[in-house]
Amino acid sequence: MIMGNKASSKEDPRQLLGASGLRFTRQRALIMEIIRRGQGHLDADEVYRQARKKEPRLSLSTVYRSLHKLKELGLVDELHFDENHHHYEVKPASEHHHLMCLSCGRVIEFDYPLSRYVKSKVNEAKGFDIIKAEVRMSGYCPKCQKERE
Amino acid sequence: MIMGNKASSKEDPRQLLGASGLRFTRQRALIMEIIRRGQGHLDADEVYRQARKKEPRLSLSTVYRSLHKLKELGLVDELHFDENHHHYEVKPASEHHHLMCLSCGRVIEFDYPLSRYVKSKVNEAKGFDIIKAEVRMSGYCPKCQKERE
DNA sequence: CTCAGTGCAAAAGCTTTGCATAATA
DNA sequence: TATTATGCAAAGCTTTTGCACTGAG
Repeated sequence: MIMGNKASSKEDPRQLLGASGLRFTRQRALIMEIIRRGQGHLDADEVYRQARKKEPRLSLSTVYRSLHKLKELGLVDELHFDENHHHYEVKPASEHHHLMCLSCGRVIEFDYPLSRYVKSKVNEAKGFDIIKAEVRMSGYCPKCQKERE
Repeated sequence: MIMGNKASSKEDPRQLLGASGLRFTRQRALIMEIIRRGQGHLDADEVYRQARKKEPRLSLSTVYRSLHKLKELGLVDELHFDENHHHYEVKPASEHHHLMCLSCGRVIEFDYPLSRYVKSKVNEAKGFDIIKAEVRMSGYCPKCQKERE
């Protein structure tokens, strides 16, 4: 059953974990799958709650430990929103960012090589080797703007 | 002594607070002054520790409550770095962002109307009314790049 | 005088850690 | 079998809250 999904080899948790020298456990496979499905907007507790549906004995500390390992290996990104906890997503191939509507909460993700842009346009950033860029923008989406009038 | 600094009226905590309908207390004046001096890179506990030098009976809860009020009023911004707590700065007049060196820790601030840029360049953001943009980039500054070779 | 603001202590989140047990490689 | 990972429970940190008191307006 664990192997019974349709994931391609590239997305197969077992291979991702194995290639990184980590052991493949039910828990980790499950956690990674949930993060991938979560589209990048789950926090540790949400991952935990979803995972427990399939793996009721899973502990929250395992979630945190897995998250750390996966982050360390660069498979998962940790995002910092306006809150006191983190959100997680599988690392996107290209640089991508978030724009959240303050009214309906919808999150728009957009790809854009902002760091390259900043490096070329911003004097203070000249010569910097930017290896990480986290952008969080918020405002009102077109739909909610209308409703607010 | 409280009024004895050289701050212009524009920077006078009393006026900023009063204009916002908040009461002027020693504690708040002190907290705002510390945040302003902190150049935007202090967390609540650092504000607390610095403030207690002048106001030993100040409580941490007062720091948090003040921070919330000031944030609510738009006088202070809350920044989200890679950690489990927040950093604060007095709200900058123009849109500005941060670029941190992962080696020496130096933080470069740069002004740039990124939200305007994103709105014009990014399809998904079209029509969005962006009212807040928080950018955190990190990498290696020119100096540290050399040292790493 | 009134009510917003404060200090203190206790509680509430989120995250980390120690240790014995279980499971992968 | 040798480690690594897990579960549980306890602790740690940051932040929030209740309540009686203080002080600004």
